[in-house]
Amino acid sequence: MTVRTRFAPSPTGYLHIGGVRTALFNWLFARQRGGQFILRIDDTDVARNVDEALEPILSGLKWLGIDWDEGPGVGGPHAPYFQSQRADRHRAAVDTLLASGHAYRDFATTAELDEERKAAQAAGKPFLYSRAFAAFTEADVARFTAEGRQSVVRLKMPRESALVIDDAVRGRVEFAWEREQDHVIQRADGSCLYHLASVVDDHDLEITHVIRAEEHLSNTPRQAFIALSLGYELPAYAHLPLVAEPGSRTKLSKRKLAQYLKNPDFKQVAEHGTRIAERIGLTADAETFNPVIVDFYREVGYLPWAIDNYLALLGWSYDDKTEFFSRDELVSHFTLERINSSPASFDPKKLWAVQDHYMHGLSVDEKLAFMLPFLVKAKLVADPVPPEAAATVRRVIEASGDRLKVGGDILAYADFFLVDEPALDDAAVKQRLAKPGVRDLVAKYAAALQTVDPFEPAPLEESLKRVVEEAGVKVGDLVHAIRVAVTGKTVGPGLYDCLAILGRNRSLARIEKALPLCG
RNA sequence: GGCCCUGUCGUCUAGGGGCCUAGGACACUGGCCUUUCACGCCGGUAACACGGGUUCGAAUCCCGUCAGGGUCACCA
Repeated sequence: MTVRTRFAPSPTGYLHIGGVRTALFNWLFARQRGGQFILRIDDTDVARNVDEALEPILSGLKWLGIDWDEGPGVGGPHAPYFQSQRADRHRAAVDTLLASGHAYRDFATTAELDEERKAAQAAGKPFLYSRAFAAFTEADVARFTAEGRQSVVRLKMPRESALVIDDAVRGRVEFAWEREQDHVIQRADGSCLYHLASVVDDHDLEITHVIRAEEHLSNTPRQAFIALSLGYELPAYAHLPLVAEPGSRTKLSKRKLAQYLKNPDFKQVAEHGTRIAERIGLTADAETFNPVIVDFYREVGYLPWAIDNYLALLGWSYDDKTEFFSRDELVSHFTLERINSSPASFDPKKLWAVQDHYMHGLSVDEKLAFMLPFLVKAKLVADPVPPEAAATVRRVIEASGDRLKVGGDILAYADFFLVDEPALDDAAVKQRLAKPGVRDLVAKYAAALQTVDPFEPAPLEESLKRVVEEAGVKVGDLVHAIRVAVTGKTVGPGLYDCLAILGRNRSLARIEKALPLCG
């Protein structure tokens, strides 16, 4: 049997980090088993702007390398892959259920239902609909209709015995049927509800394994009932542990951003990203740009595989040591059996560390290709990129080493090479330049710089050390001052690299300009 | 509240009766390296929720308690 899994997002306008984890696990399992991964859009009820709301989801998945065998953009033998376009299949299923007595038309009003619910609550009993307004015969229908009532279709759930499922993650789970409500599957206007649609679509698309988040575990009985009543074979279920808030076990949600920002790690990652976004002219609205949403990472310059690798470890592990996997390794190692069953909280710092690891592995040329677009977006280099600019950036990347953690970091490390007059950080000036004796020292090194040849790191270091020695001060005293004079900041690549990249003339010009600020 | 799920360092996890004085990673932290920052290297702090069983032996099995979470829509 060919394994077929699916990810069925609804077009909400953004791709949630928890959703990606679910998509990834479905994808990994399908790939591992040589099966198919299907993308279906559950757009029931979201009528407007589907295209617009879908785009971030599709592009996000593509960016992460989660490719689908059937679905939007690629089509497939079971088209359409939009739930809203399969409404006739859903209605047909409802009719079948009605005909077989597994569902009934219900004419109760909301008020009447509420009353029953309240009564049950008052009596301290779990609510179970009395079916007082259920129409089981044509006569019932005629009578209720005559009263001016409208009907919905409800499931006629069993009221004895139990459903047992063998969940791939949780093992045996049992649900007493009598605890299940007679859920509505079709509205008065004839449109169908999610659970019905989902079960019918999964069957039509020949989905063999339903891998989804734990929040759906309690929905399983009603879905199983629909499937069984329709004569379908039940898919295998795997309910993944929830992706929880940082440092908590509560489900991660986009809505509670303000709260997450109180977490120092989360805040740090969010602010770092926002800084980059601002420089590339992105409107960093927290609603659409934050560490819970995948686009955040793409814009800031994370590597897609770093996200995948990190997310794979959220609820799954291979052994007691291995943390980094190539794409092929992950695919071949992935099994449902090794999925954990307890919630896993999202740790942006750990993601950061994984990102650091993969960035580390990139060659200078790969980094250059990856980072140049950020400089273009920030208008620090022209488009198309002039060869000299690319050469400069290449040297900056080389000199920056492991300091560049995400693509957008190039902005902070390359800007002072690319602008004519870098802004001088006030605090840096105060700390490193405005001290007594600095001016004299800096002037001496400037003089030495006139004759350093070649103007490369090693000779530059030699001459600086000579100046320092003659003056009888510490190396740091001069280095820090020159760094601020030349770059405007206290942090950056090695100073001698900075000077060499800048060249003699620009270095001297900047030092001269900074001289009046020295103490 | 009913039903269901879950409980190992702050976090992700390994472990599934003796290999556990509980291992790895992130974070934190001490030190080294060093012109800043980062990297790297060496070290440290830190966990089996609790209580009963079963057993020669329990983090591992059973029961209970407690705690956390999910879900209970004419949302998906």
